Amino acid sequence: MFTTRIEMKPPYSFDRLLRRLESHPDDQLRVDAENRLIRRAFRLQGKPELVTLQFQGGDEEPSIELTAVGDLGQAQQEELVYKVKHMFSADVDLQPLYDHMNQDQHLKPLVESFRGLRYLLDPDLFQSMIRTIIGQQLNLAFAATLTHRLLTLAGDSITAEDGTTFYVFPTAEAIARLEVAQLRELQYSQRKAEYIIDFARAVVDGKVDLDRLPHMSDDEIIAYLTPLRGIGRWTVECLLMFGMGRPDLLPAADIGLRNGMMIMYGMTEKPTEAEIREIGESWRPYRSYVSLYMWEAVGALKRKEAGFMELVDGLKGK
DNA sequence: GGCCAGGCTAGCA
DNA sequence: TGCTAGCATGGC
Repeated sequence: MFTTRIEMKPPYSFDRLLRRLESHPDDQLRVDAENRLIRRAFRLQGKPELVTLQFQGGDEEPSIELTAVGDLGQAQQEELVYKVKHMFSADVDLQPLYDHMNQDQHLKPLVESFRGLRYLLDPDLFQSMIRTIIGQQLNLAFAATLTHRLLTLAGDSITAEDGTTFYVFPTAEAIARLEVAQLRELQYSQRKAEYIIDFARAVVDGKVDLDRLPHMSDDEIIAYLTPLRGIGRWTVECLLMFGMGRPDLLPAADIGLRNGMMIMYGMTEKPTEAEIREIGESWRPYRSYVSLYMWEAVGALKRKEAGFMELVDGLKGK
């Protein structure tokens, strides 16, 4: 057993994270809201390990108590701490973002509604890319279904004492070994199946080296990956945001972002890509986080969240 | 039943 | 360079 505590920069809202998970289901997580717990399997030095994360201290003094059931070696412990910090954006300082947003009448309500909301990142880049490709053009619920099926087909699993089975995301090697027909059976489209398997094979062959990405700029990464079939600008932007936590991306082609801007800017129809880029200029250098809060506006509206509904009605009047 | 989902490619002008 | 049909299925 291995236990440690991870201090997080305040504010961090566990409740906001849970609400976001309602509309963005993550099959690899098991949430116990009452006890402020998340359980998840991590692949550490290649081996699946079961981990419990307990959120403590409230929004303004947040920390995570992390417990791994198995006996972890030194390298596994370090990898786990790194991954959890990265995944929960533990070191991100939201205050400069909020100072910026509070000066903008369209953005200020988002700070009031969603204070403490952070990105929940993918723990590794390969997983992030595959999940993003799956998410292209599909509603989030169906994308989650397809991801679940891929996990059970090719992922490794570990079973907890209470009988719950946890899946870790398939390795590139495991997906590279699949045939298109196997994914077609899971209701993947022909093209999506090809994109995913081709990408995994490129990683295994070394044609794509994901370890290089942390040393590259956003634009360099976009130029490096978009030549691959099935990987367009939006997909790399999502990788940069949800896989790497890069702070200033604006996925202007994103339908959710367009919907969010329509709400917060009181528009009667969806903004065009050009309009998004123009408005997005005023969000620099925090465009990734403002985008996250725009997406959450869409989520809160769908959930008919009390408080937010009235706020949106107020925006329409302006 | 029709339209839209946190897009992308191929094919055509 | 710019535009569009087609993709697979679910949810409203």
